[in-house]
Amino acid sequence: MPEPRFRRRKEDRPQEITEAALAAFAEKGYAATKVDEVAKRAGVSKGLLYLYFKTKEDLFKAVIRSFVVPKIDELTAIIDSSELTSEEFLRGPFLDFVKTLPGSPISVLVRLMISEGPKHPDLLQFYWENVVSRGLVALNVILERGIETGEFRRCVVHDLPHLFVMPVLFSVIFKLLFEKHCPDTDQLIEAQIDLLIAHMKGEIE
Amino acid sequence: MPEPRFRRRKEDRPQEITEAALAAFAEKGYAATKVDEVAKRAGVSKGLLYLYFKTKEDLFKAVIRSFVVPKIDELTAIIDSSELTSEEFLRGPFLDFVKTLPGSPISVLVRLMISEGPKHPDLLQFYWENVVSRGLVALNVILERGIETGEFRRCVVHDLPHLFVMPVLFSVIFKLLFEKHCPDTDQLIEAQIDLLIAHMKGEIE
DNA sequence: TCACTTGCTGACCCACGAGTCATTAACTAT
DNA sequence: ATAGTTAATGACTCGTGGGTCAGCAAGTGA
Repeated sequence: MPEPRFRRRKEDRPQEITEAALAAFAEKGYAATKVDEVAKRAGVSKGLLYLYFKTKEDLFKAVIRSFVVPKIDELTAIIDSSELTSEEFLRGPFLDFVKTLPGSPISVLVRLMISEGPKHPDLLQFYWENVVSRGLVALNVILERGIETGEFRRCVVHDLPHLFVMPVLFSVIFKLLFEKHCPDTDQLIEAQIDLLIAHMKGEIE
Repeated sequence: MPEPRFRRRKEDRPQEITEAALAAFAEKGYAATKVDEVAKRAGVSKGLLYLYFKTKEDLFKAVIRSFVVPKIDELTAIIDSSELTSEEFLRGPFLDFVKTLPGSPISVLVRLMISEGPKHPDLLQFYWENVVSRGLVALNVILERGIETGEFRRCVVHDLPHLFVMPVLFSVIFKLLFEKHCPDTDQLIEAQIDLLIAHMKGEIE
C-alpha cells in the first residue's frame, strides 16, 4: 500500500505556512524570498499557498500578526500576575523578558517591520496599536505604580518610557548587523535599566 | 540653433546618479526601486547609468559609501577642533550633531543598511570600519579625556559608549515608522545624555 | 462500490525589470 | 572642415517569479 501523495489537512496548513514564511523571510528578507520557496519549506505546493493567502503581501501581513501579538501578550500577562514592587519588577521579570528578545526569532520581525513597514501603512498601524503602544502603556503602568508607592520620584523618565525600550531595539539591530562586534547585550540592557532606576530613585541633582 | 539633445559631462554624472539613487531608495527601498527610475531622476538614460555602475548592487554600495563617510568625518572634525571640556562638548557640539540625524537624509541610509546589510557582508564590513567603529572610538576619546581631567569617575558607561548612540538609532527608526506617534526626539536624546553625564559625574550610589 | 465534494498539485502564463548593444551625436584635435 | 573619439541613447533580450487554473486524488456518505 503506497503512501498517499498528500494528505488533506485544512486546519494545520495556515500555521505551517506562516512558520515556513517566517523562517524564509528571516534568512533572505521579504523581497528576495520566493513564494515557491516558502511553499517548499512548508511541504506544500505553491497553488495551495495561494488558496490560504491571496497574495505574497497578504502572507507577509499574516506572519507579522500571528507571531508578534502573542509575544506582547506574554509581557502584559507577566505584569498582571505580578505583586512585586516596581523596582523588583523592572529588575526581575521585565529584565528577563527583554533580555530574551535580541537573538530570538522575534528580532527578525523587527527587521522586517523596518524594511517593509513604510510600504504597508495599515501594517504599521496594526503594529503600533497591538505591539508598540501596548508595550509603552504597560511600562507606564509600572512606572506610575512606582510613584504611587513612593519608590520613585516623578521625572523626565515618566514621560519617556521609550528610554526602557531603546537598548532592546539597539541590541536587536546591532546583533543583526554586527554580530561579531556586538557588545554583551544583556549587560547593555541591564546598564540602562540601572541608570534609569537610579535616576528615578535618586536625589535631586 | 536647437538645444543639443544631451551634453557630455563625464565628471558630474556619478554624483548626480548617486544622489538620484539615494532619493529613490529613500522613497521605495532598494528592491522596489527600478534602475530605470533612478536614471530618469538623474536625467539620464539607463544605458549611461550602466557605464558608470556595473550593476544595481554596485550602485547601491556607491550610494552608501559616498554619503555616509562624509558625515562621520564631520563628527571627528568637530572633536579635533574643540577645546571644550568633555561635558561641555557632549552637551554642546556632540548633542547638536546627533540631534540633526533623525529626519535627515542620513536616516534613510540606516534603514537601507538594516534592510540590505545582511545580504552584503562586504558592505557591512565597510560600514563597521568606516562609520560605526570610528564613531565609537570618537566617543571613547571624549570619555577618556573626561576621566583624565577628573570630570568623570570611571564606570560602566566607559565600556559601553553605545549608550550614547542608542537614542539616536532609536529616534531614527521610530520617526521613520511611527512619525505620527514619535516622541520629541531632541528631548529623548537630551534626556539620555543628561542621564549618562549625571551618572558619570555622580556620587557612588 | 460509486458518485460527489474539495484539498491539493504543478505546468503554465505573462508582466516586469536588470542588463546589453548597435547606433547616434556631442566634443576634440589637427 | 573633417576624421576620430567616446559620452550618451533607447529599443531590445531574457531570466525570473508572482499568480492562475484545469485536472487529480484523498476523504465522505449512502
